Amino acid sequence: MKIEQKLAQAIQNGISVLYRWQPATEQVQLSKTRREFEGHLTLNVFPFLKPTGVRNPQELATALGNYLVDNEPAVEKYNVIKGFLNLTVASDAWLGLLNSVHTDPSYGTKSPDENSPLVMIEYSSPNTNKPLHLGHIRNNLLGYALAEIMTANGNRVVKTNIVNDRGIHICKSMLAWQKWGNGETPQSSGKKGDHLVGDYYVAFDKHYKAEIKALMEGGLTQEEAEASSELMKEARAMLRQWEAGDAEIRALWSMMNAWVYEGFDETYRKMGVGFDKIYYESETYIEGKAKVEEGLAKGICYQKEDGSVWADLTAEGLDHKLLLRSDGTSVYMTQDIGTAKLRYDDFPINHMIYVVGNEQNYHFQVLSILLDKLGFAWGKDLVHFSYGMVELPEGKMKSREGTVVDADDLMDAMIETARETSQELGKSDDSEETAEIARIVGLGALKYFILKVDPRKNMTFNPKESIDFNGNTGPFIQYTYARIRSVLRKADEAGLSAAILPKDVPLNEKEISLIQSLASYDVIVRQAADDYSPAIIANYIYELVKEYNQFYHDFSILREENKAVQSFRLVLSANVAKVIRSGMGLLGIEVPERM
RNA sequence: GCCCUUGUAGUUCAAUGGAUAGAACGGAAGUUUCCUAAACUUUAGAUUCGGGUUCGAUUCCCGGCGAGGGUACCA
Repeated sequence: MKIEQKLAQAIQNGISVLYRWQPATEQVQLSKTRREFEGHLTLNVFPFLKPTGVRNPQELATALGNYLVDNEPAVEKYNVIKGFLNLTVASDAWLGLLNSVHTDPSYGTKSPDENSPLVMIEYSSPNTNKPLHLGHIRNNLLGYALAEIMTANGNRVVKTNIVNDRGIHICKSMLAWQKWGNGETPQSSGKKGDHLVGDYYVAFDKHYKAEIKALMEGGLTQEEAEASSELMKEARAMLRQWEAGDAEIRALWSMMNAWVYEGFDETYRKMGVGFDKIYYESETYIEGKAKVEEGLAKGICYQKEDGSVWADLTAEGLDHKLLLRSDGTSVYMTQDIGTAKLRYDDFPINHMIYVVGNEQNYHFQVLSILLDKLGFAWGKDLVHFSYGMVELPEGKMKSREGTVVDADDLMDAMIETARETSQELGKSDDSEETAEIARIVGLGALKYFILKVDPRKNMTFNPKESIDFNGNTGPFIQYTYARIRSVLRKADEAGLSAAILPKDVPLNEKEISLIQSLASYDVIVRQAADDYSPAIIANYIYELVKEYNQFYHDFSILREENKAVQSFRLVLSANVAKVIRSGMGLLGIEVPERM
């Protein structure tokens, strides 16, 4: 049993014996004692004052402290400051705690089995008309980390992606390529497929803007100009041809999308994310239409005179929501309903999590209600993992204004910076290992930078100030890991074991504090899942590492003469490394053996 | 207009209603005959404003101000 639990029980008993009233488990607030006070665990006794009728918190804390010292062997001594009871826990209790961490190779994580709940996580969800950018990076990293965290908590996870591969925006790229492409391909130009297609999307916009400007100079209002744009008319015509299944247009569509997918795959591979099942909107939107028709028949939706189909959500405090346009074509919501149906057919889903930006909060509120009405068991409880936007110092990224931060460029730049940093420190050579370390460290810096922030909050990224490699960063953590591994290698060479934990070792406060931190990893992993927050793990690992670095600086391991202390420190270090590796793994961040 | 989110050092981020609001970067000053100095130590510096609830509020409630997002035929 963990020390906290044991103490909490003893505290409950103590209060009950002393005051004939027993607090509930959740009323026992035990926390790590702050650095400036003596002790390891602190109990806040304020909540007990009213129920016990004791006026003076110090009096209650002192009485309870005495009781614990007399009745709970793990409590060595105590002190009271204001309403806080600081408890000092005996060394052998700490050693026992470290041993329970040490003897569990997969400490902190649970393995799912065939009876575990099935959780589907949708993330990434790109459009096929442009390459992935910084916003997608946050989405991908959060989605992947969340999948790892859910798995570590004993869920069966299916990672999924819905690719928006059809629609007017795709037609814009296709039209531009047809008009101005001269048959350019990724092979002929050497461009990555998604970037090539993205360039034509930008080209469309450029020509379109020029056309509008010319029309407005000719005396039209902006609205009139947009309505009479030939380019836009052609794009719309292309979309109709696509929907009608025109062979030539479909072939062009397939070809260009294939280029994009090849590019995406490369980006995903570099980022280290992946999917178990990919859905395409071109395959799901038809299902959505069918489902809406079904809803129409059941009276869940209604049709207006112009033929458009709506859902009345005023009873839920929302508005009326469009589900099919007057021309019968589907909208975003329709497609998401269709995708939900296919997924439900494919998997026995218990929980569905959508990793989508917070600008779509309203959409998912509506989707949840609609899916529920349409009879999806998990519709009501679907989770919209709503994360904040990544903003640049000058505001939101706008792809049309060229202020996007490209995902491939950013990853490459990070890896390059890692290589340069390593060179400046005189650590790099031309070996493959050096290149691999640069990759791990560069991506680690990027991933940690994004994941350490509370996902719900908007965050700022300044491309001019490159991401740090010192301080609260991925490389800081990776470096500590590499240093521990180096010590363990040397210990191994010297014939020292990091496997056996000795008994009766005197412990210093830094060591106790480290054990205490290690022991809370399993709680952190659970909390990260409950709160849907990889940031909780990131911040935990950082604190652990900071503490370890202080220990490493203040005490010797290999040079320690007391053999029992030396073995203990090796075991402690090995377990810190184990937890770093595990925690970083949950964030999708690799750790190097040396750097 | 209406709805949602948000406001913490110069900057980027922390803080289950609990002790003197923590870090990092940047600023100032230090630590290497010693297991990897991508480290460690010291130092200056912050809760948008006004009320309320509470023994106790960055946290919960009300109001003002600021920022972002959404708002029925874009996704």
